[in-house]
Amino acid sequence: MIIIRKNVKQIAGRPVTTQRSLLLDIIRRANRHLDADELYRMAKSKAPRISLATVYRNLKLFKELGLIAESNLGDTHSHYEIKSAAEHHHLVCLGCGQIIEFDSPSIAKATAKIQRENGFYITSIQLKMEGYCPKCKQKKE
Amino acid sequence: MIIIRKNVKQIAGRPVTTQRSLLLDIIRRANRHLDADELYRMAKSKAPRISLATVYRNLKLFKELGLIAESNLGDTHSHYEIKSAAEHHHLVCLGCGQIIEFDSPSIAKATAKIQRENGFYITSIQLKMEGYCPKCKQKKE
DNA sequence: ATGACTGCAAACTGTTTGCAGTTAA
DNA sequence: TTAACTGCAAACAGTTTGCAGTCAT
Repeated sequence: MIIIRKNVKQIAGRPVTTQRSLLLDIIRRANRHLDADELYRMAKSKAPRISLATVYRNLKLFKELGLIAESNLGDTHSHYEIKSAAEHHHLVCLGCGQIIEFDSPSIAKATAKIQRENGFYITSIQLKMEGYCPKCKQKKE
Repeated sequence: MIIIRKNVKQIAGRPVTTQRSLLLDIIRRANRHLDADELYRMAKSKAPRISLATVYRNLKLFKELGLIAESNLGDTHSHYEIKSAAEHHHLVCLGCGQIIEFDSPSIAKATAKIQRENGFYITSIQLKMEGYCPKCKQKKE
């Protein structure tokens, strides 16, 4: 697979180190939620000397820069994914662990209303619904 | 303050130990989110020999029994509160840290719709919105 | 009597930090 | 050149676990 990294001279004004662009690249390509350790192992296969501390430091940076979103999908540790334009939410199946992402105009409307009513300036919305997907629901019955 | 604990012979079929009922009592009376350490310290003032492990073990039990709800309000550790009939959500102010709870019929409608559309059987909904409350918003301007 | 509980201390996991050396701009 | 980065190892916070003893039923 060819890695295209032309014209990337900076990451939001920060120096582009090989580790940094590698990490962001992996997250971009993953197209799913990664946790710090997954990301670390994936990065390590390309850059064996990279450290877990660097992974955490860059995740923190990416988050501050608004490039990625953090979510607590399991309850033990965080997951990260590229922030796309569309705000979306998560359905977590307690049976098989699959995570379904979805976007919902009705949620967007509802949250906008809450924002107005409370005078809050909202910067992020995290909606997680837990339950059982159709397959696992059936298994339980 | 008089602690009423008559007629409580069991907690969902589990033996009622002094620690257990004390802990549940504190959570019930708190009427707000407690973290494990707060709960531990509050319990310790009544039962000095109680251990943090017991707090965690019982929080886990209460959660399994559906008596309390866990949420990740800060990002470092969990908070717990009594599960009331009404599902409610959280607005977290990133400025002053205050947490506003709210209930929203429009959210309830939206999530019910998602449930139908996805064939999911939903057991819990956690909505967290982060941002700035009116006061902190003003300070930032 | 006995299974479920408790306190204690030690282990474990996920994350952060201090430091000395390295690198992008 | 120099501020920002990196790897490493050690520290840290929150939580869990093994064990021997205690308690509710």
